[in-house]
This record gives sequence, C-alpha cells and structure tokens, in this order.
Amino acid sequence: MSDNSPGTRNAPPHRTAKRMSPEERKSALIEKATEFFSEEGFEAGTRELARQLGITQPLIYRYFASKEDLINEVYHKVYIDQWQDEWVDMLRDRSVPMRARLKTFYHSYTATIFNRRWMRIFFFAALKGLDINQRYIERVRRSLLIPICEEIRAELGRDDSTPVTDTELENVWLMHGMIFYQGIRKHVYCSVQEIDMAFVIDTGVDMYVDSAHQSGAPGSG
Amino acid sequence: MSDNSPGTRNAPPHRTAKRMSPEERKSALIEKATEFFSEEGFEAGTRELARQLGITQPLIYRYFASKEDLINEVYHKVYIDQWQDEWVDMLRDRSVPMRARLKTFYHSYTATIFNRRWMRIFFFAALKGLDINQRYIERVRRSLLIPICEEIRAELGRDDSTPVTDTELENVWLMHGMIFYQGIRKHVYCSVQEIDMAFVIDTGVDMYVDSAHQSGAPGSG
DNA sequence: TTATCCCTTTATCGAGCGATAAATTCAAGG
DNA sequence: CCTTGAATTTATCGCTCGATAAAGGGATAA
Repeated sequence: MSDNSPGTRNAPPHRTAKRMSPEERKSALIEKATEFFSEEGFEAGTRELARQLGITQPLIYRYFASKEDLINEVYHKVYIDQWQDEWVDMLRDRSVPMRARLKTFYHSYTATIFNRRWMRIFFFAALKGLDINQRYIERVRRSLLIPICEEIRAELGRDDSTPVTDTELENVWLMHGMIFYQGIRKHVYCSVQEIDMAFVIDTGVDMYVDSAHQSGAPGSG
Repeated sequence: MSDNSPGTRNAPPHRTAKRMSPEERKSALIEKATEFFSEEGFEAGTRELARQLGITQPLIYRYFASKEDLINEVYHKVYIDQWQDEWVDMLRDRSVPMRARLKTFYHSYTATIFNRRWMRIFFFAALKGLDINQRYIERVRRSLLIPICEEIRAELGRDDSTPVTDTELENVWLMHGMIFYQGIRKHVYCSVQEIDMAFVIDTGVDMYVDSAHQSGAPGSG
C-alpha cells in the first residue's frame, strides 16, 4: 500500500482545514500554541504545532510574522491577560483582617497560576532569562509582596512612613515560596496528584502572620 | 579580506586543540557540557559546545556515542555524584536535637545544590519529565523527608510503629519548599543577588519544628 | 453561473542539526 | 631518522528547522 496521498501518514483525517475567519484562526493558534509550547518547550517545531491544529505549517506565517512573534503572544496571554488587578484590592481591603485577606488572595492567585500551562511556561521562560519573566517577578514583588508588607505594618500599628525593608520583604518571600513550591511539585515535578491548597495556604499565611506579630511587635512581650 | 582559513571567524585563537589523554578529554567534555547545557538548555548544539572547548564537533563523538549519552553523563554527575550519604546520617544522629540536626543538614544540602548549574539542570530535566529527575525527587522523599518525619516523631516520643502519614510528609514538604524556593529565586529567576541562607534555614526549620511540637504533641497542652 | 477575494496548501529554499568516514597530525618508540 | 598508533580535523550525509513564493480552492456577491 503506497503512502503518497497526503494526510495518511500520521496527520488528522481531513485533507483541508476548516476555513476560519482571521480572528478565529489567530486565537485558535495562540490557544493551541500555549498548550503545545507549555508541554514541549519553545524549541519545539512549528510543523508539529500545525499538525495538532489540523493545518499546514506555512499557514502559521500568515498570522504571525515569525515563530518568535507567536511565542510573544503566548507570553502575553499567560503573563498579562491573566493578571487580576483585584488581587491588590483584596490585599488592601482593611475591612478584613490581614490573615483572612492573605488567604483570600492566595486562593485567588493560585487558582490562576496553579495549572500545568502557566507553571511550565513560567519556568521555560525563566530558564531562558527572558525580560518578560523578570518583569513579571518584579510585578509580583512591587504589586503584591510590598503591599503585603505595608498592610502587615498597618495592622500591627507600626510606623508606615519608612520604606519596606529587605528583611520584611524576605519574610514575605518565604511565605510566598512555601506556597508556590507546592505548585511546582504538582505541575513541574508532577510528583504529586493533588494538593490540599487550603492546608498549604493556611499554614503558609499563619506562619507569616504569626512571625510578623512576634518579631518586635510593640507590647507583645 | 577573505575568510577561508579555518579558525578566523569566531573560533578560539588556536588552530588545533591541545592533545589530551582520553580520560582528560572525556572529563573536560563532561565538565564543560554541564556548564554549557545548564546555561543554554539541552537543545543547544554540539558545535557550539565544541567551540567553547576549543575542539571540533566530531571529536565529541569519539568519546560519546551520541549527544544523549553525553547528556546522561551530565545528569549522572549532577544527580548521583553529588549526593552525600552523610545527609541521612546527620538527620539520624539522635545525639543532636532535631532542630539543630535539620539546620546542619540544610546548610550542607543547600551548599551542594544552591548553585546555578545544579538548579538550572534540575529544572531543564524536570520540564522534560525525565525519569532520572523523577527518581531524584523520589530519593529526596524517601531518603531525606521520610527520615525527618520519623526523627521528629521519635524526638516527640510518639508512636513510631505506624508508617509516616501523608499529612506528616506534607508538613516537611512545606519547610523544604520554603527553603528550596529561595534557591530558585537566586539561580533560576536571577531576581536576587545574595540570599541569607542562615536566616532562611533558621526560619524554615523553626517553623516546621514548632508546628510539629504544637500539633497534638502528648502532654503539650 | 461566474467572478472575485482571501484562506489554505504545495513546493521549496538556506541554514543548522546530529552523526559518520576518511584524511591528517602529533607524539612516542624503535 | 623513520614508523606506528591514536587524537584530531576535514568533508560530508540526511534530516529538520523557520520562512517564503506561488498555486489551489471554497465562500460570497453579482
């Protein structure tokens, strides 16, 4: 049996892709590229990506000037589009005790980033040393962790006129790392099936808040 | 000016590599490959690796049957050769209080793995889902974290006839993650210059030991 | 029905990859 | 000196990659 006819080797069963509007096709491409590159890494080939979309490889280049352009749109979708400005609002909401605020925030934050695609793209990008990754981490520091430091100070009634110190920030990074690492275990190591997020967040936040209260809180000793 | 003569484009200044004994050459190759692949990822080309060694690319294949073989030796050097059996001895040494044991252990452990090469190779391998990586994590669990659980039980005078529970293990993973994450920040994110390891380890270990003491220790309340 | 538009495919290019075979060159032993 | 053997280089193969140009073909409007 000869194998000259196209589409019989290991390709999808249809010979020609369904016609789509440019907007549909482009968003389908970005969606699939996110899944594909998060599994295979950004060195993976455009031909295999096209095959999984049921299209031919040159069609990708009608919608993206280069592979790098496509990847940049994937980054944008992961890093920028999924960021929620509500996170900082939660953290700043002084009608709620800091302990509860932190737990609410981390439940929302991990609901967004604790999934296979986000976690793996994050580490693929980190290992490449990409600027967009550095900027994301800086955004976490500036827009989430520093506010946490400031709010903890406020709740403890401490001086809020001086800038947050490195030590205060490092304490928050410890809590953050403890929580974040459990996502790595599940989605990068794949060494655990399910994580008890409530337990992880409760433990991490309680540890942080308790330690903040103990370390030189006025009138605590 | 023509560029036909070899070695004038962007190669090292010498035309021919210094002759080495097979043992010297092979170990030099593995050493440089570890550095090279930890920076560029395992998709990086053998020609660039050879260039950095001041040799030509086919010479690599006199010492390794394939690129994959070379990479496996890199893994072996990182994962197996640097493992220290003394780690479990430290953790089992009941002449020392558990808190101090854990701090000694983590200082030794992080001294080995908190460096750019180890951390990056670990994550490159993790993202590839390699079996050797899974086995390393399993080794950490079985040979380090489970012993920690058992030793904590012993120090608290609890029943040591039942196997370590998932909950006990998850508590250790929280401490472990808190410490490990700070290595990620430095060597994968490259978002921090220096880490106060004594502070990180003290905080992580104290948090874990304190929480173990509090959670239903007989005679503690 | 036919013409037009544009989404999609076919064909192909040049570069880089891992790997092999054959030629070369250096160093040691006679 | 010359010979010999092994370390190293040169040349090259087949394949895959990202990317481009040109041909094909399906939907829509006249």
